[in-house]
Amino acid sequence: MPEFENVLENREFQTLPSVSVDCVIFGYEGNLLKVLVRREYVPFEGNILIEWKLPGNHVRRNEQIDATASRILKEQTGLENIFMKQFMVFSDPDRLKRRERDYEWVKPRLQDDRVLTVGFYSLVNIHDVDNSKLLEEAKWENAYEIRELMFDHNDIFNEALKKLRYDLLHEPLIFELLPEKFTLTQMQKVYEAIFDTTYDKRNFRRKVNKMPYLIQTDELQSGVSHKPARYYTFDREIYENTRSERFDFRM
Amino acid sequence: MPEFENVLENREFQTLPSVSVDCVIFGYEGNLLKVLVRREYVPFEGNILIEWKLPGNHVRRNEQIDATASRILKEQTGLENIFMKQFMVFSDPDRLKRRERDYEWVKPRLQDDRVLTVGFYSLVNIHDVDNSKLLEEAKWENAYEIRELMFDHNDIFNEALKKLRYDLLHEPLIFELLPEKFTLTQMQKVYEAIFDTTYDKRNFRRKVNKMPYLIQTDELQSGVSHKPARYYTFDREIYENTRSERFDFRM
DNA sequence: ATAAAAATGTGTTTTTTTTACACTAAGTAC
DNA sequence: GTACTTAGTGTAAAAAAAACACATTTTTAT
Repeated sequence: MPEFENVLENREFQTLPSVSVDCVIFGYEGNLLKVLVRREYVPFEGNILIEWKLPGNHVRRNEQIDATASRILKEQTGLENIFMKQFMVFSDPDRLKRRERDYEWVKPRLQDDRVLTVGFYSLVNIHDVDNSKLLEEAKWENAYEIRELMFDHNDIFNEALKKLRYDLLHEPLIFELLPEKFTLTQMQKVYEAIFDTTYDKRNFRRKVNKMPYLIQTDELQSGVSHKPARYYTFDREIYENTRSERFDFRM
Repeated sequence: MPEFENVLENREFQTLPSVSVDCVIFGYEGNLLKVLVRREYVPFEGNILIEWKLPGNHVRRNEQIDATASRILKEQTGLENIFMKQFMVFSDPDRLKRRERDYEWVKPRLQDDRVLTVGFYSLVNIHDVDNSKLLEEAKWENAYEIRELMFDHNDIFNEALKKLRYDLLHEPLIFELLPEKFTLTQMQKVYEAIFDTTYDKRNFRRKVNKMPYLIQTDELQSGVSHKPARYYTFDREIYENTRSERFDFRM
């Protein structure tokens, strides 16, 4: 039962009293958008209730907030150096108000001195996850069929998704979920998963071909039992230099 | 010289060590979009430098983040119950990196233990502002002719403007800057100010008339020395009920 | 060798949306 | 009653988005 750990005496592991981080870890696998949730065992009236929540933790003293988020991601998935982004800050008093009747029994624990939560989202290609490193208590859940989570974690997820979609229209985040070399069909599938829709292949290609930083390579797929697709890459340098031209890729 | 205040001993006024709020307060007046900036007196090598920045402050212990933003707005303008929205979170270490050469002399003060800034924007009809309550150090600046601000505050402003424009296309924020009853021309002027452009009157009207929650009243302007315009109102209830139909009023 | 299967890659037509454009109406001031 | 000022309205042209189908290239099975 992590999350109930006592504050360690080693100063290194002391937490900032007031700040915690919750992570919405988006995963992509099999053309589906997923989110990582984890089991929580909650003692209540002599029983142990099983609840689900977003992974989160306290910020440790002398730890950068981003480092907390990275630490959580690594604990949950084993992954490092993954794109993560702060998307919102929540005051806990507010959040408790929203659902306090449901969770009166946890209130005392939450209210002690924790007053702030920073929400992060991250983008993970589930193929990169070594499943043996995935925590026993963690589970990938289909992003559009999420069970009810503790507290206001469903709201937090929805905010994260909104922000992810916004950012995707303004920054080249899509490439965080694609391998170094990718086909346009792979790219399309990722967009479709995140926006929960489908696109016409020809119209999609017409649109993304306007991105000057999307580079066609000479390489073709191999080992596939059909016509091999061409590989493309993302050229970050071109992106940085054409930034001012302001592509808003409304999908 | 506020902002240099020592932490008061009264617990109520203690600040959270690590969190501050910066506010981009958009104002609308005379068909122009403005932003509130404030003077800052910075001691440097025995002199006092005058710099300009966005209003901001620390989050106090036991204060919700939104309350901090509201407090800043009230301090600066005297206004309460104004729409405010969180639009961004940033880590200070990151921000310092961006401009540390410019501000090496402030670094020690900033670096102590402040690690997080939350950006809010708000929308204020300047006619509602009692100018006597506006702080001496505050100034409405034309949004498209902003002077250079301290640190990365120009970047923050640009992010706020981008988010404001985006939100305006997805939510009925426009009505925050309009009186209870308004004419379509008034409405058009607000859009024009925020998007820094002009629209054709007929095309504009065709577009906004698609909003089912924009209600024509029987009332006409009076006391104007020309053909009186019709008043319209915003029906929030209709908006809530037709929300699912997803109007994206791209202007 | 040939046929079947599977996904790639490409252009045109239709529909929808956006833009451009100009005059009459209603009131006030003189 | 004439001049001034802003309100209010429709249509045509251009641009953008959406809908749509088939030939190509590779592997696999026979």
